Amino acid sequence: MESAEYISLSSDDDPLAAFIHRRVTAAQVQHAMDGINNPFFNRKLSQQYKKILLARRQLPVYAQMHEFYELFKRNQIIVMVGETGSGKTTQIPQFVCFADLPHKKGKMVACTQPRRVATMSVARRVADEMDVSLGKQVGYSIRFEDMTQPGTTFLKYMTDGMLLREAMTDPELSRYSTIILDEVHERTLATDILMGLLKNLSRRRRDLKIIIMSATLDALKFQKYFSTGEGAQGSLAPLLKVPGRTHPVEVFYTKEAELDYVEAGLRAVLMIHRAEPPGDILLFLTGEEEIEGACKKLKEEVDFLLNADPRSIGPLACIPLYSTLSPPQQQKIFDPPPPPSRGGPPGRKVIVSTNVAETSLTIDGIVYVIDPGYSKQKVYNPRIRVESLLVSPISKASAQQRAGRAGRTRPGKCFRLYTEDVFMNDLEEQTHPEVLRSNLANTVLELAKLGVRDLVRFDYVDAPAPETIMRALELLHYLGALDNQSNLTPLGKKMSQFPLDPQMAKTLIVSAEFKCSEEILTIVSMLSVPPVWVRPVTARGPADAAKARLDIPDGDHLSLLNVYDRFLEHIEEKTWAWTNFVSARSLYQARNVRTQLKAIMDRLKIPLVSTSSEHDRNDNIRKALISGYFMQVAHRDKGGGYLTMKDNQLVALHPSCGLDGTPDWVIFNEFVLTTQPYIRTVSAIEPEWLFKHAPSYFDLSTFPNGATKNALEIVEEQFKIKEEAEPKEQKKKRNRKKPQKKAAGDPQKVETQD
DNA sequence: GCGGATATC
Repeated sequence: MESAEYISLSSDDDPLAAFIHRRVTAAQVQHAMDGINNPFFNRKLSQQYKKILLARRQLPVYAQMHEFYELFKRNQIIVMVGETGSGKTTQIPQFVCFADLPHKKGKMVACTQPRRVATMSVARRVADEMDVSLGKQVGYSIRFEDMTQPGTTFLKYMTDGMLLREAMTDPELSRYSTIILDEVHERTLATDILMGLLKNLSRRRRDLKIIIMSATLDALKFQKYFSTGEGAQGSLAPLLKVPGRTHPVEVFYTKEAELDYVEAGLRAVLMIHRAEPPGDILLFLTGEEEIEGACKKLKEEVDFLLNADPRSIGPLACIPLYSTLSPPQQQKIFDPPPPPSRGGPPGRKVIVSTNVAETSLTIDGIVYVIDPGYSKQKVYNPRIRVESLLVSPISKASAQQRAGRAGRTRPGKCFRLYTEDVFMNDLEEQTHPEVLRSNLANTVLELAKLGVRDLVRFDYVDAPAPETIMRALELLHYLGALDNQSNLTPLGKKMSQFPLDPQMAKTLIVSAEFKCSEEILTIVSMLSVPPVWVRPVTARGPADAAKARLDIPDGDHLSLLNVYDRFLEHIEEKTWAWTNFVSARSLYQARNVRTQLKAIMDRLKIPLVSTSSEHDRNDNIRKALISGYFMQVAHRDKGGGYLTMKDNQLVALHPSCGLDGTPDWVIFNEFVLTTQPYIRTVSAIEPEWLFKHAPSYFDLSTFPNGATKNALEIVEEQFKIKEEAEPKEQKKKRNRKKPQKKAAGDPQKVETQD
């Protein structure tokens, strides 16, 4: 690239001079690609470009360039299906650039991806293919990293969440001439919401073209969703279908159902290792603990067999893979398989992985896939307002995706540990979209900011349960983000600026009034990153001891603040995080988030304040938390457990909780349902604070009768007496000083059915 | 006794 010489082009030399906006032909484009000069950039094309172009020509999507341009010319919205290896993600956006000529029109072409890593790597690849440097004509935009140059970048890869955020400031998405949504079959929350917005926007912006790209064959659903006219057959959005290019994978089923899928998976690994030709194995399990346990068992089994007879079996490297592993640990999946023991059978590598290996990470060299048919999936129960992770059967689409992992480099085999009958008749076609499995409080706030008036009747691809939306609206009303007409309040507008859950956003916004915005900013940042506490299977004792040293007795929120501050104190010491069993990666990430949130606070003129007394500080923090998390309070039950407010659900403190003893009243960040109902990240509170800082929620006439209500009634009585005793003058003064405080802490009520 | 995966101005 360095040796490429600059040339001066007169308009006659512009390879795209004869191109008519959105009227180009495949022949014209082919010709421009084959030229001497870069069609988009005043420079000669490099040798590397030509070499890559030869490879690009082999991609299945290339053979359909003509068909693509015909469809693109005639339609505003196109649905495209292309399996792995079709080249759609890298080629289609380039095709669009030749038609849209965004560099001449002052527009951009956007292509969204569900994941950051994929966004970066595909942008890099396409920059190479177009013979430009990344971040110039071709760039990407992900959180914390904007690799674009305004005025120069005309092809932008971005995460779906990023485009959704952009839509909040520019609902017309006016910078874009074409928007391509990729990997739509994954049905992430952001993709689903974007589909709704774009469908709507397509009616207002007739010049905006939209391409929906999906890997699986559920295209008809999207064709129907984006159909023009009123549901007549002829009005379906047109479909472009591109074949994939992978190697064949032979699929095997069990004859009978397996009782223990972990055990069956391990047997399958050993069976392959003994009987099948060389090639790596990928075994899908559901979680960290299961995976570590399986790896341990597998090693023991192989060691046992090798001890008995070293010639009976080759060495087997067992590598665990899940997202919370550090990058160097994840790198191990790319190590070569172990060499054969002296004169014995060849060695083999087996990767035991969660779903990361199904979508996010591709591992070359896998020849055998073992699919027990399960994964952990998020489930939301709006009735009890709990998101939980449940081991559930995967969908057919998922099973096919898993099988495909065996055929990336050569023909492979997939062993499904369930019967063909189960596959055909029991498995769902597609995994349920995230929008049906999530708490939508955040999404509803975003939609309100986007100007969607009727959230229940929003045109979802799949509409969530009305109760889920009601729960979200209820929370937002209580928080004061929405008024009685479900309009965004000024507070709600501020909240929507933060990339945070509504409770957290509210806490952060009001924290300045509690003189602890410095601290809440840190706590909120820590709650926005993966867990900081590291607890390796081999060092649980030392890890727990280290955590105990960092814990603050009053609550886990304060402990998070403490860890962050101690980390910054020792940031020069490279081993501090390691010796204290905390994740440096999470802490750096928290620092990043903190910087970003601080910038938003500055913009909203929310001051960063603190107080010098540690006692006051710890109280202030927990009072501020109540103004956001008043619905997440629990009271200690006679049996030793806790009962949640209003719902009266029996929960236990999560084992990771660092509270000193079992305080009567606690506030918690999350309710999780794993082996039993737990509350996690818990702090002790004084019950009078509830009446003081969330008075409208703690209107006891709305509480169901029971032990919790009785306990609250006693507290309320004492609170009233105390309030009465406070001199009237002083009270007035306080109210006058902070008039906004009441508005923030005393939200609107909403009609709900409990 | 203890976390699937992903994302965010």
